[in-house]
Amino acid sequence: MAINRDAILDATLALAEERGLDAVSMRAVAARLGVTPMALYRHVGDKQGLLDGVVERLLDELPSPDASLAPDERLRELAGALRSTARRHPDVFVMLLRRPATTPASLRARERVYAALADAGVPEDLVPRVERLVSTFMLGFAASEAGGRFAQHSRATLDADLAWALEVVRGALGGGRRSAE
Amino acid sequence: MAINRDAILDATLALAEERGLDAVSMRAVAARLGVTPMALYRHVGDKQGLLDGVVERLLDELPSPDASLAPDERLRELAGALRSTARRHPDVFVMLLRRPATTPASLRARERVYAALADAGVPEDLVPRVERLVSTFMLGFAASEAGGRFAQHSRATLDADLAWALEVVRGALGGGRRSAE
DNA sequence: ACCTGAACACCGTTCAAGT
DNA sequence: ACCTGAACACCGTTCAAGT
Repeated sequence: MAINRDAILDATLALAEERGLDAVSMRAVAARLGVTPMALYRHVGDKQGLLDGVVERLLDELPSPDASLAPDERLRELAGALRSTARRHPDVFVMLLRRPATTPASLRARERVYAALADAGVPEDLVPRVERLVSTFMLGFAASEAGGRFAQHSRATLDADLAWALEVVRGALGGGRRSAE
Repeated sequence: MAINRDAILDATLALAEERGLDAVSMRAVAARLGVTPMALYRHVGDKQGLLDGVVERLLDELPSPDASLAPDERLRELAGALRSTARRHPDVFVMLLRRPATTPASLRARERVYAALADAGVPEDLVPRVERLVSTFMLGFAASEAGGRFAQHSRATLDADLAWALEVVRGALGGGRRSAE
């Protein structure tokens, strides 16, 4: 059987999407690939390594918004992508909150936010802090929505929540801009 | 052996604190109580029920800030309590994002935030929305900090992040107040 | 280099039985 | 009402062996 790390991560994501993260076992992933469980270990280390790889995949599937769009528009696109990723993989998604934001895919995603914030006029020395707070909020929001914490609220309510949050941030940043005029 | 739901949840939390959530199994909890695994089922339903009970416990251990304190102070106290709870139970904590915020303990915690926001002058019809956004941010922040997402940042940096976030919220809300003056 | 077979020490849960 | 014993269908992982 021809297997490699990429094929293993593909199979894992497909399995998680079809039957949930609880159904993801070394044995089930191996069976899906027509291989014995032990064949996976060479490629992903162990089960934790498999899950780390899957989380990294999720981050790498986030879009790279067109640089010609307005900064607000780019942030909204990233936020929307995060929400739909969370909905597709609710259990994998929360793992994002459980590992250092220093992996390659994590850095790539962060750079996009940095660029949008800088273009929006956030002073250079504040960009990392604002990124941490905005990303933390969005991860919490997307995880909550996909995880069912907001189950009793309509999609419209949550969309309005998010729009309000963007206004608050814009207000805080716009304030910084105005002070430079 | 005399066992009941409370004793089971106590044993589970102690086990999670000592050896991590991965060490929490029906069998391990039962062994700690000197009982067979099957004895637990009558009291907690199944493993999911056990975990639900533990999450509820965490929420119920949050403090009830003194109503005589300034609203800001009360929110800071709740935020601090959330952070230390997350640090003590990082894996249990993320489960908060995975279940509806409609359990009794969840409602009790929410009422405290409602009261603080109302006392801070947030218009009544905005209180639920602001609570959702503030709580979502705090859950995401505490989970990230405890889960290691901010591993490369110092405690001082994170404290400053949080203080900045509070300023942003105060700015947005203070704005609402000022417009009524 | 890469995959397999057999084995070890675990899981959650059901079901019938005991007291 | 509450706990037990035995059993079923699973886990992750190691290790020696095969090609």
